[in-house]
Amino acid sequence: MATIVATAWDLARQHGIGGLSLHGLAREIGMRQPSLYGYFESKHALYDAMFADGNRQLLARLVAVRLPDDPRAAVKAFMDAFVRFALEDQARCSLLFQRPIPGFEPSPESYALAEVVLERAVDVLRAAGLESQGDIDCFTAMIGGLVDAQLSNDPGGDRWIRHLDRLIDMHLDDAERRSTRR
Amino acid sequence: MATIVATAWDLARQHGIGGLSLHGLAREIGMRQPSLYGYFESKHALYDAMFADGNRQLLARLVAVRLPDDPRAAVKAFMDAFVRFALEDQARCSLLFQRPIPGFEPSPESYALAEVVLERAVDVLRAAGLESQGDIDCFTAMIGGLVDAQLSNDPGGDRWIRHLDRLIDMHLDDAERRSTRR
DNA sequence: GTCTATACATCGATAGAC
DNA sequence: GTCTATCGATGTATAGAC
Repeated sequence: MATIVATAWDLARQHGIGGLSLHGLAREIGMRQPSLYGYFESKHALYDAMFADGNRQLLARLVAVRLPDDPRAAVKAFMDAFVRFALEDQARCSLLFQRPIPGFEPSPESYALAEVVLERAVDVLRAAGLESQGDIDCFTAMIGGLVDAQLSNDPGGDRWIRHLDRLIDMHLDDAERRSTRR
Repeated sequence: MATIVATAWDLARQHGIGGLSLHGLAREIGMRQPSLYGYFESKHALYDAMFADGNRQLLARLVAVRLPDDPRAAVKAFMDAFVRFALEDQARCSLLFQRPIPGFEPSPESYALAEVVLERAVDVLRAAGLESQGDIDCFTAMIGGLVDAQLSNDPGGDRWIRHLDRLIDMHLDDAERRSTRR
């Protein structure tokens, strides 16, 4: 079961998350394709298991980060871990953070894991002075844009992602300025 | 020919850019599927025609923008037009600004249109003080992230995109500060 | 649990008549 | 140019034997 999901990630890395096929997956494991239905009642159920698994991987990575006491340094450490995780695996990144499979929506149980991740991020951001929903939306959009540009245009490189700390400072400074102005 | 491409956009809007099929397209036009090969030698050639068409639409929109003399106001006007165009049509947006079709790369002739668009944007940004490649990369990543978050999480709304002007100011202020510091 | 066999659908592409 | 007919591949899913 865990082997199946791990092998599915392997294939998704090779052929893209949308190019994953049950025939290919079964072949890779040494099974016949119908046998997979003993583990997952549909292909979407497999995607759901992968979605949950990916979020568990991410969560494990994030809780392992030692957060500095300084809130701004904590944001940088947290986001560095997040971005590193996102850049590692384009297929995993798209399944977790986009809707690449038409018709697939994660189940409530799996989505709950994604919400835990988001809550942790919001905690760290709030502690650093990003308080309003608008501030947080701007910040998450920037992180997403940076990761997306990096993966799309320079996978494996650092042309975009090297500006991560600079942009974090820019956002936090801006939020500070806006709050003291009131 | 123009009708075919226009109809293809219609279908892409309905079923996603990846869900576009030649059978469905021919049916919609009132043709049989093999007849399309009289116009396009392959499905990729159709995507290429759509890519070129979309960039021509965008270019037409951008040259119609009256740019204020103030460089910062010009950036805002230009980006407002760009973002408005991007948000209008998710399928068009993904074909023009991402790689949603495995194996499809625009032809050099079509890609040249995309480069014209990019050059215009860079001109406007440079005039407003974004000079280094890093400044411009940060800016484009932010715009992309904003559009992406808007389309993915709140299509038709303005939760993310309403911060466009604020983020433009933030970036331009930051670049100004960095350049005067030297 | 895993297998064989198969149903059923969709797809892009080609051959060849008109 | 457009058609009919068809190929060949790929895909998910199910039935039923072992």
